[in-house]
Amino acid sequence: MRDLLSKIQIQVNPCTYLKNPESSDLGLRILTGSIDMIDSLGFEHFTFRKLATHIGSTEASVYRYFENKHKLLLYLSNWYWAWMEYRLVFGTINVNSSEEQLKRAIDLLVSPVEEDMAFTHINEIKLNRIVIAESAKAYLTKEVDDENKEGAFVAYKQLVARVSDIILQINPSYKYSHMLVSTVVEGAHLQRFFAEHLPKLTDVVEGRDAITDFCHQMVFSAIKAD
Amino acid sequence: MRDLLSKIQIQVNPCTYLKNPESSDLGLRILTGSIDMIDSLGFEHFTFRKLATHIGSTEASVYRYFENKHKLLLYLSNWYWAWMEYRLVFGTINVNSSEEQLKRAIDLLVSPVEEDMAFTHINEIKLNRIVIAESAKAYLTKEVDDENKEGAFVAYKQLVARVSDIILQINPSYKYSHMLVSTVVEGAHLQRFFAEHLPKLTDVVEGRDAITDFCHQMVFSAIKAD
DNA sequence: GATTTTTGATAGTATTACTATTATCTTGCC
DNA sequence: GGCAAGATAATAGTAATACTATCAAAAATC
Repeated sequence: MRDLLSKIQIQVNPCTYLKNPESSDLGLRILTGSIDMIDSLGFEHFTFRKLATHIGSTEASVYRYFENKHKLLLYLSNWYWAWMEYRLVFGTINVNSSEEQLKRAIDLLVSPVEEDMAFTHINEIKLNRIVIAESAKAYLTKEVDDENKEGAFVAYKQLVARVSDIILQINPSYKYSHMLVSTVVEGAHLQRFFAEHLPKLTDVVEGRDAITDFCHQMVFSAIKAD
Repeated sequence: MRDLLSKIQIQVNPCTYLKNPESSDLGLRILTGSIDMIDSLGFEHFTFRKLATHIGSTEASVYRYFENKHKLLLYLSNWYWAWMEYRLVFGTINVNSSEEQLKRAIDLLVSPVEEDMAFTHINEIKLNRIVIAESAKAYLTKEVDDENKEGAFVAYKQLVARVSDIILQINPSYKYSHMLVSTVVEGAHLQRFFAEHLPKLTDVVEGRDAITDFCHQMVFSAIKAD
């Protein structure tokens, strides 16, 4: 199993990079290093110069892989969503009931991430924090339409479509399946950020993970009420 | 009535500015001009130099009102949330049933904004677009904890608390009232952005406003299911 | 062993994000 | 009408950022 899985590579849309970072040692160091630094410095304070120094290379070399730091962020988000979809497929395979599939899908999408040993150059825990705190900046721009045309957000859209399909199997007449999924996914991220930095905007509850519980409840009550 | 309302001023937390922009002609031009330019250029491409040229002033003069463009964004978000709270108070006054109060609150928070003639220097329609596309960048930073301590987000927290209270009057045992409100408010913004730029992540429905409808349904089903 | 590709070293430009200084202009006040 | 205080404009300057260009060294490929 370990050997089989280690051959799986997450495919990221080429429109996000100039040269595939998975194709060389320097590329992999750029990925590992940028995840470390964006997580610790925040996207605004992260620069290619700092990254280059950190990984013992030069600014010009980093620019050969990514046009700019925004494209690098797009790459990382894309990787994350493609990884999530891969986990979703594995996590719902052989599960008969659509309700159970949806339960597992929500858990996967909103629960805290654990490290996945299959991808040594990506720290999934840090990447999850980056997605929570920075990934909205990847689409909240004036360039979003052009980048969308190039396919920069397909991984995300595909994942939302997949979960949306499960919802429609449970309740074919529910009109807002895509809205519900994207709201829950982004909402869960936001609540994790609020829980840590703006707790007045969320609810701290003892016991099992409140955010996951809230998301389950919200989704199932919404699709049943209809 | 018109005269009465025209005397009302939205109070913005002083931690966001160096000098109150409502206190001078130049300050008001900075507000009007920055709303125009952030809306049209996007926050990333907006600079104090461009703003100064646009309003016929100088960079140094703008810096006397705001420490940097990030603080200006905080000011604008703050103004928006304080304005929303003021509208919420007026919109739910003399409404007896809590259900009806909640209905009106949700409508106010998630429906498209119309211009409010009481504040001539603020274009509420543009400001709403800015809040949708840029306001998340005001808190998704490494400085959020420091700024929160200074009170940069009180207006938002207060509004969420107010709506949360209405929910608790309807169902006192609902555990996630703050989560639900902040998820719905931010979720609605996100869906408006998606509807325009990433429609695959949302659901386009004919007839009445789908996003408002979705939010109503989600909130009422969530608090009743409990 | 020659060739092609990749990387490193170095340098340079335009823009951004400020800060400082001084002159001018406005306003309130006597 | 004139004077003082404060606000604004004009100008200049610095440090950091976001790149681009060039060329040599190193590594991989054939």
